[in-house]
Amino acid sequence: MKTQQTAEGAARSAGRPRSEKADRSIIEATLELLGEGIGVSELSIESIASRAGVGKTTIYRRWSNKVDLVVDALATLKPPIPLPQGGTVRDDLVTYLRVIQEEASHQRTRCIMNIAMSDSERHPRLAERFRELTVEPRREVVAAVLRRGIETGELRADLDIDVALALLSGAVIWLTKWSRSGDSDADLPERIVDEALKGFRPRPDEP
Amino acid sequence: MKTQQTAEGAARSAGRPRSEKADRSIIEATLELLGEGIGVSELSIESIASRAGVGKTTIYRRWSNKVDLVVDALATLKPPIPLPQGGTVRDDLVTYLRVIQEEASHQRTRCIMNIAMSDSERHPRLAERFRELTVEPRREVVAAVLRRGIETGELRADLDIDVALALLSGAVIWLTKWSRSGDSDADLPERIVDEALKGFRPRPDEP
Amino acid sequence: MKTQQTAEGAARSAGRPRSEKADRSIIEATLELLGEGIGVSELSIESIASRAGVGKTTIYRRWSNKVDLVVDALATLKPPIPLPQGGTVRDDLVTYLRVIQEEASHQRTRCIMNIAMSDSERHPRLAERFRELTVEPRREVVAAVLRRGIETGELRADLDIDVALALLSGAVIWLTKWSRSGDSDADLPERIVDEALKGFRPRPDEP
Amino acid sequence: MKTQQTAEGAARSAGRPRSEKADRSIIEATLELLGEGIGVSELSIESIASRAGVGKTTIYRRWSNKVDLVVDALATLKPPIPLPQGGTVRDDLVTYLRVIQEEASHQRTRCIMNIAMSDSERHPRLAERFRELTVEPRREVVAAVLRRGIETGELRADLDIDVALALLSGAVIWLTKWSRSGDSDADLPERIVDEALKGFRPRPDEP
DNA sequence: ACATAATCGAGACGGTACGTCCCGTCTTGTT
DNA sequence: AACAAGACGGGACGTACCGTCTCGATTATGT
Repeated sequence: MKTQQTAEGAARSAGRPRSEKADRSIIEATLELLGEGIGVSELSIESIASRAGVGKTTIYRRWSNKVDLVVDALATLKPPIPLPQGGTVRDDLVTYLRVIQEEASHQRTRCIMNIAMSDSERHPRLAERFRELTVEPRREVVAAVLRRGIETGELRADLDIDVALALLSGAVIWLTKWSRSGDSDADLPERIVDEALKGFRPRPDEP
Repeated sequence: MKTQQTAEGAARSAGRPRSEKADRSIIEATLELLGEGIGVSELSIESIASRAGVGKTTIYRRWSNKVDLVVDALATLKPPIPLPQGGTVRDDLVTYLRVIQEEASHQRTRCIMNIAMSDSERHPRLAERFRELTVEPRREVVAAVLRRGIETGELRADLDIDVALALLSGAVIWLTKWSRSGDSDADLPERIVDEALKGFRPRPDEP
Repeated sequence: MKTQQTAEGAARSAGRPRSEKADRSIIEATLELLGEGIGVSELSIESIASRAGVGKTTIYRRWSNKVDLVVDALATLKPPIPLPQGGTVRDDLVTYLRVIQEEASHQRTRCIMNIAMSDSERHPRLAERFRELTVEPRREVVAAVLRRGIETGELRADLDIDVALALLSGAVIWLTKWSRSGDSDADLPERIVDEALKGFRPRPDEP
Repeated sequence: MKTQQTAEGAARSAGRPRSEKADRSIIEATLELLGEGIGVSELSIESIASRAGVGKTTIYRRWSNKVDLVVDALATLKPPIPLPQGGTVRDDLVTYLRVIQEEASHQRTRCIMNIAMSDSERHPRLAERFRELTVEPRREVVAAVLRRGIETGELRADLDIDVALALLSGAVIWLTKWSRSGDSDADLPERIVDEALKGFRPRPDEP
């Protein structure tokens, strides 16, 4: 994603090579600032340079614009294992939602989530990257759980996996963001999964 | 929300009263700019003043703060009838989701939704206002539909209304934002409602 | 000089008459501010209004611009007895220069002199007024002294009165403003008058 | 006089050095504007920046203060050789006064003279600088002429040089500013010098 | 070893927007 | 009417960053 990066395999050109230390400290400074709640718009190159102990030129030489830098910075974040599984479909889903919920309670993660959510409309590449790095891997994990559930007969054979996924993931985001009371969050994953599994309509066999 | 606004019922203060025309043109200019995809951070008071044909002072006299202005501007937006109802629970929910989906396809609405979503973490008052003006009214409408469904026996008696609501609303947002393909959006409301109503698990009576 | 003043002799028009108290307090506030060293450019109508306890409108209704007001304000200043005479020409001139010198040592007079000197190029009407009110009367006094000196034979019959006047008055201003040392100012009037009377060239009869 | 100027002999500070071209164009723009009759108070930093094709920052980086800038700008003005001499005392003085008179007829010089005269009370540093750059050098020239006159016997041995100087210089300023008629200016230098040399009193040997 | 050359930190450059102050005009209700 | 109060559109203030551009100093490589 570095727009002006020297080609990897090319013969090392003459002159002083770029400092990897600078690379790292720039990325780290960027993540720190984002993690402190500073949005992409408020994030200034000058503040990054100052925090990283680096000249502005050193940043602009590597990234032609701020969003590119943010994209690269987010890319270095390893999705911190959102995928434990192996039990019943219900247990796997609850575990998964609990991971998401737990992430959202961390300052840094929440800020970065927020950036991904918020600045994505105005910076399509950011959205694309975020989808690629975070959304898709997680979607795949849950989709696998759901597919396994269908195979084992735990779930309906004609379940619309995309929609099921949206119901689960959307609900977490929605409740995290707009829940009326912050209190009953403890068993939220269970409640969501149970409602989703059962459906809204009464079942004749469950009085 | 105007920070320096004269109390409503108080005796008219001395001097020339503030121009309501200026009020309106400032709000309108703000909404126009937001509707053109300019984010809260990029939104400059000077551009608002210029577009509204107004001095900067006239804005600062009313709002001490850009966010306050945006909050007031959003407050003037009437939620454009999100509440059709009367048929079966399924029909009402589908209609409701369709309204939301339709809104999201309009440039202006989408920009403003985006602002509400994105800048809310950094500007709590914005979030609060958005919840109050948009989220809560809609939540109430859907909650009413669900309660009626429970009464008529269309829905389970022990349905967790908050969670049900989150499942439905969250799914729409999620799919609008992260859907892999933009193509199959046409029958999205039906698919979501049906999956939610049926639940993920197979029903013995529906082979 | 009041540009929008109602004609003196005209039938008193209807409505509330202009407050003479306001007139006075505006003029007084103006002179106070000028006397405090505020120049015409720095002098703001707002500060005058505030100091006079008057609305800005009340000032603009009387004077269409700031210079007009200053002109009128200066016009109310009576030249404080610049004309003592009766003795020898030398004594009269020394007395006169001493008055000028004494004036220049007063804060308020010096500020106003300064205004007259400084802003006159940029505001011709101010210069004109100052000449009319201050320069000409004084010139006339000194000219009278000089003419009397010629008559009595104390001065040369072919003395160029304009130039003589310029030499005397100019010297005072020059020395007040640019004198290298502020110390020997006590007998300045005598020194100036004596040099001017004697001329620079040696006299055969005064060895 | 530049408030934040790097010490001359000091080691070159880090970073890009200040542009001398910017220095020059700022000074030149300032002088142009002053020469067009704009006073120090009316002179806006923004207009200087715009005319000089320079950012406001570039001005503020060099001068913390408008007056400091004007002082430096005036300092670049070389007094355009006011000192021709060699003939009789009378000829030298007439020539000198003629130079001053001629200067006063030029738009730019008159404006700048005016600034020096007018804003000097309010801006002491401006007065000081003007005295140092313009008044003193000229005073010295005339003083030299007078001293030579005393040596050659053309002038009285006990002539008060300071006062003589004030009489001559003051008279020019006075007449330039307050002369009743602008017509008879042509032989003004001669008239002033002759009156000053002869003195006001009649000489027994000149009937 | 040493010239070549790309990089480094630093900071000046022309700009844009900030939020404040005051301009001279205008619009209220009161006198 | 004239008054005080004060809002109006506008323009300049001095500051903070923007993204670009020079500087002298540093650090590799290819003779």
